[in-house]
Amino acid sequence: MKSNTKNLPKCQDCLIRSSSLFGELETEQLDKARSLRSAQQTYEAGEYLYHEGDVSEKAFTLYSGWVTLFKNLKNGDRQILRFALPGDFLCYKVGKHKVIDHSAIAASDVTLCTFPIDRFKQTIAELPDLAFAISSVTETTTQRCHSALTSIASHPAETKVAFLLLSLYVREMSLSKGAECVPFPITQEDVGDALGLTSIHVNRVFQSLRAQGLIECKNRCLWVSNKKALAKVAKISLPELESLMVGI
Amino acid sequence: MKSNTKNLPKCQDCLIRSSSLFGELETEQLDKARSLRSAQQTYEAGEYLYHEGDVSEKAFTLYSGWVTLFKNLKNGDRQILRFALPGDFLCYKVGKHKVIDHSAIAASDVTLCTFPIDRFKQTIAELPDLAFAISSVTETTTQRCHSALTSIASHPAETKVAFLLLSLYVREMSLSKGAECVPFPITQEDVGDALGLTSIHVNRVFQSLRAQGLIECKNRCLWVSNKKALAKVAKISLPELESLMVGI
DNA sequence: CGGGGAGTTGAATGCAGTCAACAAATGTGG
DNA sequence: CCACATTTGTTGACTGCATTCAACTCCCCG
Repeated sequence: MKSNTKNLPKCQDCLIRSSSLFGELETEQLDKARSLRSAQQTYEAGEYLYHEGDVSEKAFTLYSGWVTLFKNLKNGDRQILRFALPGDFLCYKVGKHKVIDHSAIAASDVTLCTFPIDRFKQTIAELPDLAFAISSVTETTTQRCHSALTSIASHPAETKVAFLLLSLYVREMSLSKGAECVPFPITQEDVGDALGLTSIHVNRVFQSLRAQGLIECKNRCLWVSNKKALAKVAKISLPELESLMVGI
Repeated sequence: MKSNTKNLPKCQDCLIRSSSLFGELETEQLDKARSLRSAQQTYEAGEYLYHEGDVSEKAFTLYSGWVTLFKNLKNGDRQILRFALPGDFLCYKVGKHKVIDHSAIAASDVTLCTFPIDRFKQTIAELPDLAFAISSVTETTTQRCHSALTSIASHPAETKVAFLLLSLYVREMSLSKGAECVPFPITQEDVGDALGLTSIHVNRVFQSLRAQGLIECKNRCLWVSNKKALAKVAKISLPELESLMVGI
Protein backbone atom coordinates (compact mmCIF):
# COMPACT_ATOMS: atom_id res chain seq x y z
CA MET A 1 0.00 0.00 0.00
CA LYS A 2 1.19 3.46 -0.86
CA SER A 3 -0.22 6.60 0.67
CA ASN A 4 -0.24 10.14 -0.64
CA THR A 5 -1.23 12.98 1.69
CA LYS A 6 0.06 15.96 -0.25
CA ASN A 7 -1.38 17.69 -3.27
CA LEU A 8 -4.55 15.63 -3.26
CA PRO A 9 -6.57 16.05 -6.45
CA LYS A 10 -9.54 18.37 -6.06
CA CYS A 11 -12.95 16.84 -5.38
CA GLN A 12 -14.53 19.46 -7.67
CA ASP A 13 -12.80 17.99 -10.70
CA CYS A 14 -13.22 14.35 -9.71
CA LEU A 15 -14.47 12.23 -12.58
CA ILE A 16 -16.35 9.79 -10.42
CA ARG A 17 -17.80 12.26 -7.93
CA SER A 18 -21.28 12.03 -9.42
CA SER A 19 -21.42 8.35 -8.51
CA SER A 20 -19.86 8.73 -5.07
CA LEU A 21 -20.78 9.99 -1.62
CA PHE A 22 -19.82 13.55 -2.49
CA GLY A 23 -22.02 13.35 -5.55
CA GLU A 24 -24.90 13.72 -3.11
CA LEU A 25 -23.60 17.12 -1.97
CA GLU A 26 -23.92 20.48 -3.67
CA THR A 27 -20.64 21.87 -4.98
CA GLU A 28 -20.66 24.71 -2.45
CA GLN A 29 -20.81 22.12 0.34
CA LEU A 30 -17.69 20.39 -0.90
CA ASP A 31 -15.53 23.02 0.79
CA LYS A 32 -16.66 21.89 4.20
CA ALA A 33 -16.60 18.20 3.30
CA ARG A 34 -13.27 17.91 1.57
CA SER A 35 -11.30 18.36 4.79
CA LEU A 36 -12.62 14.96 5.79
CA ARG A 37 -10.22 13.34 3.39
CA SER A 38 -6.79 12.56 4.78
CA ALA A 39 -5.05 10.76 1.93
CA GLN A 40 -5.20 8.96 -1.36
CA GLN A 41 -3.97 5.39 -1.18
CA THR A 42 -3.14 2.71 -3.70
CA TYR A 43 -3.25 -1.04 -3.10
CA GLU A 44 -2.02 -3.76 -5.42
CA ALA A 45 -4.30 -6.59 -6.48
CA GLY A 46 -4.49 -9.12 -3.66
CA GLU A 47 -3.70 -6.72 -0.82
CA TYR A 48 -6.09 -6.54 2.10
CA LEU A 49 -7.74 -3.18 2.79
CA TYR A 50 -9.03 -4.42 6.14
CA HIS A 51 -9.84 -7.65 7.93
CA GLU A 52 -12.99 -9.05 9.48
CA GLY A 53 -12.78 -8.24 13.20
CA ASP A 54 -10.87 -4.99 12.75
CA VAL A 55 -12.23 -1.88 14.44
CA SER A 56 -13.12 0.58 11.70
CA GLU A 57 -11.22 3.85 11.89
CA LYS A 58 -11.10 4.81 8.25
CA ALA A 59 -13.75 4.89 5.56
CA PHE A 60 -12.93 4.80 1.86
CA THR A 61 -14.31 6.04 -1.39
CA LEU A 62 -13.14 3.72 -4.13
CA TYR A 63 -11.64 5.85 -6.88
CA SER A 64 -10.51 3.20 -9.35
CA GLY A 65 -10.40 -0.59 -9.52
CA TRP A 66 -12.53 -3.26 -7.87
CA VAL A 67 -12.61 -4.42 -4.26
CA THR A 68 -13.99 -7.76 -3.07
CA LEU A 69 -15.88 -7.75 0.24
CA PHE A 70 -16.25 -11.17 1.86
CA LYS A 71 -16.65 -13.23 5.00
CA ASN A 72 -14.56 -16.27 5.84
CA LEU A 73 -16.58 -19.35 6.68
CA LYS A 74 -15.92 -22.10 9.18
CA ASN A 75 -15.28 -24.73 6.53
CA GLY A 76 -12.58 -22.69 4.82
CA ASP A 77 -14.86 -21.36 2.11
CA ARG A 78 -15.56 -17.68 1.80
CA GLN A 79 -18.78 -15.88 1.01
CA ILE A 80 -18.35 -12.82 -1.17
CA LEU A 81 -20.85 -10.17 -0.08
CA ARG A 82 -20.34 -7.87 -3.02
CA PHE A 83 -17.86 -6.41 -5.44
CA ALA A 84 -17.23 -2.72 -4.81
CA LEU A 85 -16.80 -0.58 -7.94
CA PRO A 86 -15.50 2.97 -8.37
CA GLY A 87 -17.62 5.43 -6.40
CA ASP A 88 -18.47 2.92 -3.66
CA PHE A 89 -18.19 4.04 -0.04
CA LEU A 90 -16.60 1.37 2.17
CA CYS A 91 -16.12 0.62 5.82
CA TYR A 92 -18.04 3.55 7.33
CA LYS A 93 -19.18 2.48 10.78
CA VAL A 94 -20.14 4.77 13.65
CA GLY A 95 -22.22 2.54 15.94
CA LYS A 96 -21.13 1.58 19.41
CA HIS A 97 -19.82 -1.70 18.07
CA LYS A 98 -17.44 -0.77 15.36
CA VAL A 99 -16.04 -4.20 14.62
CA ILE A 100 -16.15 -4.84 10.88
CA ASP A 101 -18.08 -7.97 9.95
CA HIS A 102 -16.23 -8.67 6.72
CA SER A 103 -12.85 -8.42 5.01
CA ALA A 104 -11.88 -6.46 1.90
CA ILE A 105 -9.27 -7.33 -0.71
CA ALA A 106 -8.25 -5.37 -3.77
CA ALA A 107 -9.48 -7.43 -6.74
CA SER A 108 -7.38 -5.31 -9.08
CA ASP A 109 -4.92 -2.52 -8.38
CA VAL A 110 -7.04 0.16 -6.71
CA THR A 111 -6.93 3.80 -5.69
CA LEU A 112 -8.92 5.02 -2.70
CA CYS A 113 -9.71 8.29 -0.98
CA THR A 114 -9.35 7.80 2.76
CA PHE A 115 -11.47 9.41 5.49
CA PRO A 116 -10.72 9.07 9.22
CA ILE A 117 -14.13 8.26 10.63
CA ASP A 118 -13.81 10.38 13.76
CA ARG A 119 -13.79 13.49 11.60
CA PHE A 120 -17.35 12.82 10.51
CA LYS A 121 -18.75 13.58 13.96
CA GLN A 122 -17.91 17.26 13.83
CA THR A 123 -18.49 17.74 10.14
CA ILE A 124 -22.01 16.37 10.33
CA ALA A 125 -22.83 18.83 13.12
CA GLU A 126 -21.81 21.65 10.78
CA LEU A 127 -23.17 20.09 7.62
CA PRO A 128 -26.30 18.02 8.30
CA ASP A 129 -26.63 17.31 4.58
CA LEU A 130 -23.61 15.06 4.91
CA ALA A 131 -25.66 12.80 7.17
CA PHE A 132 -28.31 12.54 4.47
CA ALA A 133 -25.68 11.90 1.83
CA ILE A 134 -24.38 8.99 3.89
CA SER A 135 -27.89 7.67 4.44
CA SER A 136 -28.57 7.90 0.74
CA VAL A 137 -25.46 5.95 -0.16
CA THR A 138 -26.21 3.38 2.53
CA GLU A 139 -29.71 2.95 1.19
CA THR A 140 -28.38 2.12 -2.24
CA THR A 141 -26.02 -0.44 -0.76
CA THR A 142 -28.82 -2.05 1.22
CA GLN A 143 -30.98 -2.16 -1.87
CA ARG A 144 -28.19 -3.95 -3.72
CA CYS A 145 -27.84 -6.35 -0.83
CA HIS A 146 -31.57 -7.08 -1.09
CA SER A 147 -31.22 -7.78 -4.80
CA ALA A 148 -28.27 -10.05 -4.20
CA LEU A 149 -30.18 -11.93 -1.55
CA THR A 150 -33.15 -12.31 -3.87
CA SER A 151 -31.04 -13.45 -6.76
CA ILE A 152 -29.04 -15.96 -4.75
CA ALA A 153 -32.08 -17.48 -3.11
CA SER A 154 -33.85 -18.01 -6.42
CA HIS A 155 -32.99 -21.34 -7.84
CA PRO A 156 -31.45 -21.73 -11.29
CA ALA A 157 -27.73 -21.05 -11.46
CA GLU A 158 -27.97 -19.55 -14.93
CA THR A 159 -30.27 -16.84 -13.61
CA LYS A 160 -27.95 -15.94 -10.76
CA VAL A 161 -24.86 -15.76 -12.94
CA ALA A 162 -26.63 -13.71 -15.57
CA PHE A 163 -27.91 -11.29 -12.94
CA LEU A 164 -24.51 -10.77 -11.37
CA LEU A 165 -22.73 -10.28 -14.69
CA LEU A 166 -25.39 -7.91 -15.95
CA SER A 167 -25.34 -5.82 -12.76
CA LEU A 168 -21.59 -5.46 -12.85
CA TYR A 169 -21.62 -4.74 -16.56
CA VAL A 170 -24.24 -2.01 -16.28
CA ARG A 171 -22.54 -0.35 -13.32
CA GLU A 172 -19.14 -0.35 -14.99
CA MET A 173 -20.63 0.84 -18.25
CA SER A 174 -22.20 3.84 -16.53
CA LEU A 175 -18.70 4.80 -15.39
CA SER A 176 -16.87 4.24 -18.64
CA LYS A 177 -19.46 5.25 -21.18
CA GLY A 178 -18.83 4.50 -24.78
CA ALA A 179 -16.42 1.61 -24.28
CA GLU A 180 -17.47 -1.63 -25.90
CA CYS A 181 -16.40 -3.79 -23.00
CA VAL A 182 -15.81 -3.29 -19.28
CA PRO A 183 -12.99 -4.34 -16.94
CA PHE A 184 -13.73 -7.66 -15.26
CA PRO A 185 -10.87 -8.39 -12.88
CA ILE A 186 -12.47 -11.33 -11.06
CA THR A 187 -12.27 -15.07 -11.67
CA GLN A 188 -15.00 -17.64 -12.21
CA GLU A 189 -14.22 -18.89 -8.73
CA ASP A 190 -14.98 -15.40 -7.36
CA VAL A 191 -18.33 -15.51 -9.11
CA GLY A 192 -18.96 -18.88 -7.52
CA ASP A 193 -18.03 -17.59 -4.08
CA ALA A 194 -20.42 -14.68 -4.54
CA LEU A 195 -23.35 -16.83 -5.64
CA GLY A 196 -22.86 -19.94 -3.55
CA LEU A 197 -21.95 -22.08 -6.56
CA THR A 198 -18.88 -24.18 -7.33
CA SER A 199 -16.44 -22.73 -9.81
CA ILE A 200 -16.98 -25.83 -11.94
CA HIS A 201 -20.66 -25.15 -12.27
CA VAL A 202 -20.04 -21.45 -12.87
CA ASN A 203 -17.78 -22.53 -15.70
CA ARG A 204 -20.55 -24.59 -17.28
CA VAL A 205 -22.97 -21.68 -17.00
CA PHE A 206 -20.41 -19.31 -18.56
CA GLN A 207 -20.05 -21.70 -21.48
CA SER A 208 -23.80 -21.90 -21.90
CA LEU A 209 -24.17 -18.11 -21.83
CA ARG A 210 -21.31 -17.82 -24.29
CA ALA A 211 -22.87 -20.42 -26.57
CA GLN A 212 -26.09 -18.36 -26.54
CA GLY A 213 -24.05 -15.35 -27.63
CA LEU A 214 -24.99 -13.43 -24.48
CA ILE A 215 -21.54 -12.80 -23.02
CA GLU A 216 -17.91 -12.83 -23.99
CA CYS A 217 -15.32 -12.84 -21.27
CA LYS A 218 -11.58 -12.86 -21.76
CA ASN A 219 -8.46 -10.84 -20.94
CA ARG A 220 -10.11 -9.66 -17.74
CA CYS A 221 -12.80 -7.92 -19.77
CA LEU A 222 -16.50 -8.54 -20.20
CA TRP A 223 -18.58 -8.01 -23.34
CA VAL A 224 -22.37 -7.94 -23.34
CA SER A 225 -23.74 -7.32 -26.80
CA ASN A 226 -27.42 -7.74 -26.01
CA LYS A 227 -28.32 -6.44 -22.58
CA LYS A 228 -31.99 -7.14 -23.07
CA ALA A 229 -31.45 -10.80 -23.88
CA LEU A 230 -29.16 -11.23 -20.89
CA ALA A 231 -31.71 -9.45 -18.70
CA LYS A 232 -34.27 -11.99 -19.79
CA VAL A 233 -32.07 -14.86 -18.61
CA ALA A 234 -31.37 -12.88 -15.42
CA LYS A 235 -35.15 -12.62 -14.93
CA ILE A 236 -35.06 -8.86 -14.43
CA SER A 237 -36.41 -6.05 -16.58
CA LEU A 238 -34.01 -3.37 -17.74
CA PRO A 239 -35.88 -0.51 -16.01
CA GLU A 240 -35.76 -2.51 -12.79
CA LEU A 241 -32.04 -2.96 -13.26
CA GLU A 242 -31.45 0.73 -13.85
CA SER A 243 -33.27 1.53 -10.63
CA LEU A 244 -30.58 -0.43 -8.82
CA MET A 245 -27.94 1.83 -10.30
CA VAL A 246 -29.44 5.14 -9.27
CA GLY A 247 -28.26 7.23 -6.37
CA ILE A 248 -24.67 6.28 -6.63
CA MET B 1 -55.14 -0.17 10.58
CA LYS B 2 -55.96 1.97 13.60
CA SER B 3 -54.11 5.13 14.45
CA ASN B 4 -53.72 6.87 17.79
CA THR B 5 -52.29 10.38 17.88
CA LYS B 6 -53.29 11.44 21.38
CA ASN B 7 -51.78 10.55 24.72
CA LEU B 8 -48.91 8.64 23.19
CA PRO B 9 -47.00 6.60 25.76
CA LYS B 10 -43.74 8.20 26.88
CA CYS B 11 -40.52 7.11 25.20
CA GLN B 12 -38.74 7.31 28.55
CA ASP B 13 -40.76 4.44 29.93
CA CYS B 14 -40.74 2.37 26.75
CA LEU B 15 -39.90 -1.26 27.43
CA ILE B 16 -38.23 -1.86 24.09
CA ARG B 17 -36.39 1.45 23.82
CA SER B 18 -33.03 -0.13 24.62
CA SER B 19 -33.31 -2.26 21.50
CA SER B 20 -34.65 0.49 19.25
CA LEU B 21 -33.43 3.60 17.46
CA PHE B 22 -33.98 5.76 20.53
CA GLY B 23 -31.95 3.32 22.59
CA GLU B 24 -28.94 4.85 20.87
CA LEU B 25 -29.76 8.27 22.33
CA GLU B 26 -29.13 9.59 25.84
CA THR B 27 -32.26 10.15 27.89
CA GLU B 28 -31.77 13.91 27.89
CA GLN B 29 -31.79 13.84 24.09
CA LEU B 30 -35.18 12.15 23.99
CA ASP B 31 -36.91 15.45 24.58
CA LYS B 32 -35.77 16.74 21.23
CA ALA B 33 -36.32 13.44 19.45
CA ARG B 34 -39.77 12.50 20.70
CA SER B 35 -41.49 15.19 18.68
CA LEU B 36 -40.55 13.19 15.61
CA ARG B 37 -43.24 10.69 16.43
CA SER B 38 -46.68 11.46 15.04
CA ALA B 39 -48.76 8.45 16.06
CA GLN B 40 -48.98 4.91 17.30
CA GLN B 41 -50.63 2.56 14.86
CA THR B 42 -51.90 -1.00 15.00
CA TYR B 43 -52.22 -3.38 12.07
CA GLU B 44 -53.87 -6.78 12.05
CA ALA B 45 -52.01 -9.85 10.86
CA GLY B 46 -51.99 -9.88 7.06
CA GLU B 47 -52.37 -6.12 6.57
CA TYR B 48 -49.83 -4.34 4.40
CA LEU B 49 -47.76 -1.59 6.03
CA TYR B 50 -46.48 -0.46 2.66
CA HIS B 51 -45.96 -1.74 -0.88
CA GLU B 52 -42.94 -2.13 -3.12
CA GLY B 53 -42.88 0.95 -5.33
CA ASP B 54 -44.39 3.30 -2.76
CA VAL B 55 -42.59 6.54 -2.00
CA SER B 56 -41.53 6.44 1.62
CA GLU B 57 -43.02 9.19 3.74
CA LYS B 58 -43.19 7.52 7.10
CA ALA B 59 -40.68 5.46 9.03
CA PHE B 60 -41.68 3.04 11.78
CA THR B 61 -40.30 1.63 14.97
CA LEU B 62 -41.88 -1.75 15.52
CA TYR B 63 -43.23 -1.82 19.06
CA SER B 64 -44.79 -5.27 19.21
CA GLY B 65 -45.37 -8.20 16.83
CA TRP B 66 -43.51 -9.31 13.71
CA VAL B 67 -43.40 -7.78 10.24
CA THR B 68 -42.40 -9.64 7.07
CA LEU B 69 -40.36 -7.66 4.51
CA PHE B 70 -40.35 -9.16 1.03
CA LYS B 71 -40.06 -8.65 -2.71
CA ASN B 72 -42.46 -10.08 -5.25
CA LEU B 73 -40.81 -12.06 -8.02
CA LYS B 74 -41.68 -12.35 -11.66
CA ASN B 75 -42.78 -15.97 -11.40
CA GLY B 76 -45.28 -15.25 -8.62
CA ASP B 77 -42.96 -16.36 -5.83
CA ARG B 78 -41.84 -13.93 -3.21
CA GLN B 79 -38.45 -13.52 -1.57
CA ILE B 80 -38.61 -12.66 2.10
CA LEU B 81 -35.76 -10.28 2.94
CA ARG B 82 -36.12 -10.48 6.68
CA PHE B 83 -38.51 -10.69 9.57
CA ALA B 84 -38.64 -7.46 11.58
CA LEU B 85 -38.96 -7.90 15.34
CA PRO B 86 -39.83 -5.40 18.08
CA GLY B 87 -37.33 -2.54 18.14
CA ASP B 88 -36.67 -2.68 14.39
CA PHE B 89 -36.65 0.57 12.45
CA LEU B 90 -38.44 0.27 9.11
CA CYS B 91 -38.84 2.19 5.90
CA TYR B 92 -36.52 5.13 6.61
CA LYS B 93 -35.36 6.47 3.28
CA VAL B 94 -33.97 9.94 2.61
CA GLY B 95 -32.07 9.57 -0.66
CA LYS B 96 -33.10 11.30 -3.84
CA HIS B 97 -34.86 8.13 -4.95
CA LYS B 98 -37.24 7.33 -2.18
CA VAL B 99 -39.08 4.49 -3.86
CA ILE B 100 -39.24 1.51 -1.49
CA ASP B 101 -37.75 -1.66 -2.98
CA HIS B 102 -39.83 -4.09 -0.94
CA SER B 103 -43.23 -4.62 0.66
CA ALA B 104 -44.11 -5.11 4.32
CA ILE B 105 -46.92 -7.17 5.82
CA ALA B 106 -47.84 -7.63 9.45
CA ALA B 107 -46.99 -11.26 10.26
CA SER B 108 -48.94 -11.00 13.50
CA ASP B 109 -50.98 -8.17 14.96
CA VAL B 110 -48.48 -5.35 15.37
CA THR B 111 -48.10 -1.96 17.04
CA LEU B 112 -45.83 0.67 15.51
CA CYS B 113 -44.56 4.13 16.37
CA THR B 114 -44.81 6.29 13.26
CA PHE B 115 -42.39 9.03 12.20
CA PRO B 116 -42.99 11.35 9.22
CA ILE B 117 -39.64 11.27 7.48
CA ASP B 118 -39.55 14.96 6.56
CA ARG B 119 -39.29 15.83 10.24
CA PHE B 120 -35.89 14.17 10.43
CA LYS B 121 -34.25 16.87 8.33
CA GLN B 122 -34.64 19.58 10.93
CA THR B 123 -34.18 17.40 13.97
CA ILE B 124 -30.85 16.08 12.73
CA ALA B 125 -29.61 19.65 12.27
CA GLU B 126 -30.38 20.30 15.94
CA LEU B 127 -29.37 16.88 17.19
CA PRO B 128 -26.50 15.42 15.15
CA ASP B 129 -26.43 12.39 17.43
CA LEU B 130 -29.68 11.31 15.83
CA ALA B 131 -27.83 10.90 12.55
CA PHE B 132 -25.36 8.58 14.27
CA ALA B 133 -28.17 6.68 15.93
CA ILE B 134 -29.71 6.08 12.52
CA SER B 135 -26.37 5.03 11.07
CA SER B 136 -25.84 2.67 13.94
CA VAL B 137 -29.21 1.01 13.47
CA THR B 138 -28.66 0.82 9.72
CA GLU B 139 -25.30 -0.83 10.26
CA THR B 140 -26.89 -3.56 12.34
CA THR B 141 -29.47 -4.16 9.65
CA THR B 142 -26.80 -4.38 6.97
CA GLN B 143 -24.81 -6.78 9.10
CA ARG B 144 -27.89 -8.99 9.43
CA CYS B 145 -28.39 -8.81 5.68
CA HIS B 146 -24.80 -9.98 5.23
CA SER B 147 -25.41 -12.90 7.57
CA ALA B 148 -28.58 -13.82 5.74
CA LEU B 149 -26.78 -13.69 2.42
CA THR B 150 -24.01 -15.87 3.78
CA SER B 151 -26.38 -18.36 5.30
CA ILE B 152 -28.57 -18.64 2.21
CA ALA B 153 -25.66 -19.07 -0.16
CA SER B 154 -24.16 -21.88 1.91
CA HIS B 155 -25.51 -25.16 0.77
CA PRO B 156 -27.21 -27.56 3.17
CA ALA B 157 -30.83 -26.71 3.95
CA GLU B 158 -30.55 -27.92 7.54
CA THR B 159 -27.87 -25.31 8.21
CA LYS B 160 -29.92 -22.48 6.79
CA VAL B 161 -33.06 -23.39 8.67
CA ALA B 162 -31.18 -23.85 11.93
CA PHE B 163 -29.50 -20.49 11.50
CA LEU B 164 -32.73 -18.64 10.82
CA LEU B 165 -34.57 -20.25 13.71
CA LEU B 166 -31.71 -19.66 16.10
CA SER B 167 -31.35 -16.00 15.10
CA LEU B 168 -35.03 -15.32 15.57
CA TYR B 169 -35.08 -17.24 18.84
CA VAL B 170 -32.13 -15.37 20.31
CA ARG B 171 -33.48 -11.98 19.28
CA GLU B 172 -36.93 -12.66 20.67
CA MET B 173 -35.45 -14.12 23.83
CA SER B 174 -33.44 -10.96 24.46
CA LEU B 175 -36.75 -9.07 24.39
CA SER B 176 -38.80 -11.41 26.57
CA LYS B 177 -36.21 -12.65 28.98
CA GLY B 178 -37.10 -15.50 31.22
CA ALA B 179 -39.81 -17.02 29.06
CA GLU B 180 -39.23 -20.62 28.07
CA CYS B 181 -40.44 -20.18 24.53
CA VAL B 182 -40.78 -17.27 22.10
CA PRO B 183 -43.59 -16.15 19.77
CA PHE B 184 -43.21 -17.59 16.29
CA PRO B 185 -46.03 -16.20 14.16
CA ILE B 186 -44.72 -17.36 10.78
CA THR B 187 -45.40 -20.50 8.76
CA GLN B 188 -43.04 -23.10 7.34
CA GLU B 189 -43.82 -21.63 3.96
CA ASP B 190 -42.56 -18.25 5.19
CA VAL B 191 -39.34 -19.90 6.28
CA GLY B 192 -39.05 -21.41 2.82
CA ASP B 193 -39.64 -18.06 1.14
CA ALA B 194 -36.95 -16.53 3.30
CA LEU B 195 -34.36 -19.19 2.57
CA GLY B 196 -35.13 -20.04 -1.04
CA LEU B 197 -36.45 -23.52 -0.16
CA THR B 198 -39.78 -25.19 -0.81
CA SER B 199 -42.14 -25.45 2.13
CA ILE B 200 -42.07 -29.21 1.66
CA HIS B 201 -38.36 -29.39 2.17
CA VAL B 202 -38.55 -26.97 5.10
CA ASN B 203 -41.04 -29.35 6.61
CA ARG B 204 -38.64 -32.26 6.28
CA VAL B 205 -35.86 -30.25 7.89
CA PHE B 206 -38.16 -29.20 10.74
CA GLN B 207 -38.95 -32.85 11.36
CA SER B 208 -35.29 -33.75 11.38
CA LEU B 209 -34.46 -30.93 13.82
CA ARG B 210 -37.38 -31.99 15.99
CA ALA B 211 -36.24 -35.61 15.92
CA GLN B 212 -32.82 -34.48 17.09
CA GLY B 213 -34.50 -32.72 20.01
CA LEU B 214 -33.20 -29.34 18.86
CA ILE B 215 -36.45 -27.48 18.36
CA GLU B 216 -40.09 -27.69 19.22
CA CYS B 217 -42.55 -25.59 17.29
CA LYS B 218 -46.28 -25.46 17.85
CA ASN B 219 -49.08 -23.06 18.72
CA ARG B 220 -47.15 -20.28 17.00
CA CYS B 221 -44.36 -20.64 19.54
CA LEU B 222 -40.78 -21.84 19.27
CA TRP B 223 -38.82 -23.77 21.89
CA VAL B 224 -35.06 -24.20 21.74
CA SER B 225 -33.79 -26.20 24.69
CA ASN B 226 -30.17 -26.45 23.65
CA LYS B 227 -28.94 -23.33 21.90
CA LYS B 228 -25.42 -24.64 21.64
CA ALA B 229 -26.44 -27.80 19.85
CA LEU B 230 -28.62 -25.85 17.43
CA ALA B 231 -25.77 -23.41 16.86
CA LYS B 232 -23.60 -26.34 15.87
CA VAL B 233 -26.08 -27.39 13.19
CA ALA B 234 -26.37 -23.74 12.13
CA LYS B 235 -22.57 -23.68 11.78
CA ILE B 236 -22.18 -20.57 13.89
CA SER B 237 -20.59 -20.07 17.31
CA LEU B 238 -22.70 -18.57 20.06
CA PRO B 239 -20.40 -15.53 20.57
CA GLU B 240 -20.62 -14.87 16.85
CA LEU B 241 -24.38 -15.06 17.06
CA GLU B 242 -24.54 -12.65 19.99
CA SER B 243 -22.49 -10.16 18.02
CA LEU B 244 -25.31 -10.07 15.49
CA MET B 245 -27.72 -9.04 18.20
CA VAL B 246 -25.81 -6.08 19.55
CA GLY B 247 -26.63 -2.50 18.84
CA ILE B 248 -30.32 -2.97 18.53
C1' DC C 1 -70.10 -29.31 11.01
C1' DG C 2 -67.89 -27.99 7.10
C1' DG C 3 -64.10 -25.41 4.74
C1' DG C 4 -59.55 -23.70 4.20
C1' DG C 5 -54.99 -23.12 5.52
C1' DA C 6 -51.00 -25.41 7.35
C1' DG C 7 -48.51 -29.40 7.86
C1' DT C 8 -47.11 -34.34 6.36
C1' DT C 9 -45.84 -38.27 3.42
C1' DG C 10 -44.09 -40.82 -0.78
C1' DA C 11 -42.14 -41.48 -5.42
C1' DA C 12 -39.84 -39.72 -9.39
C1' DT C 13 -37.00 -36.21 -11.60
C1' DG C 14 -33.21 -33.13 -12.23
C1' DC C 15 -29.93 -29.58 -11.03
C1' DA C 16 -25.73 -28.81 -8.91
C1' DG C 17 -21.89 -30.89 -6.15
C1' DT C 18 -17.80 -33.92 -5.88
C1' DC C 19 -13.72 -36.07 -7.51
C1' DA C 20 -10.17 -36.50 -10.69
C1' DA C 21 -7.60 -35.32 -14.48
C1' DC C 22 -6.12 -32.26 -17.96
C1' DA C 23 -5.48 -27.83 -20.82
C1' DA C 24 -4.63 -23.08 -21.17
C1' DA C 25 -3.03 -18.88 -19.50
C1' DT C 26 -0.27 -16.24 -16.55
C1' DG C 27 3.69 -15.19 -13.96
C1' DT C 28 8.54 -16.04 -12.22
C1' DG C 29 13.31 -16.74 -12.10
C1' DG C 30 17.41 -18.35 -14.31
C1' DC D 1 13.93 -15.64 -23.83
C1' DC D 2 12.92 -19.97 -22.41
C1' DA D 3 11.73 -23.41 -18.59
C1' DC D 4 9.08 -24.13 -14.91
C1' DA D 5 5.41 -23.28 -11.45
C1' DT D 6 1.01 -21.66 -10.30
C1' DT D 7 -3.32 -20.17 -11.14
C1' DT D 8 -7.38 -20.33 -13.92
C1' DG D 9 -10.35 -22.61 -16.90
C1' DT D 10 -12.38 -27.10 -19.02
C1' DT D 11 -14.25 -31.81 -19.39
C1' DG D 12 -16.50 -36.25 -17.91
C1' DA D 13 -18.69 -39.63 -14.79
C1' DC D 14 -21.08 -40.34 -10.68
C1' DT D 15 -23.71 -38.99 -6.61
C1' DG D 16 -27.04 -36.75 -3.85
C1' DC D 17 -29.84 -33.06 -2.15
C1' DA D 18 -33.82 -30.49 -3.08
C1' DT D 19 -37.80 -29.91 -6.26
C1' DT D 20 -42.06 -31.34 -8.20
C1' DC D 21 -46.46 -33.40 -8.16
C1' DA D 22 -50.06 -35.55 -5.87
C1' DA D 23 -52.58 -37.10 -2.18
C1' DC D 24 -53.79 -36.96 2.46
C1' DT D 25 -54.22 -35.39 7.55
C1' DC D 26 -54.69 -32.15 11.12
C1' DC D 27 -56.39 -28.20 13.23
C1' DC D 28 -58.37 -23.90 13.72
C1' DC D 29 -62.25 -20.81 12.84
C1' DG D 30 -66.67 -19.44 11.34
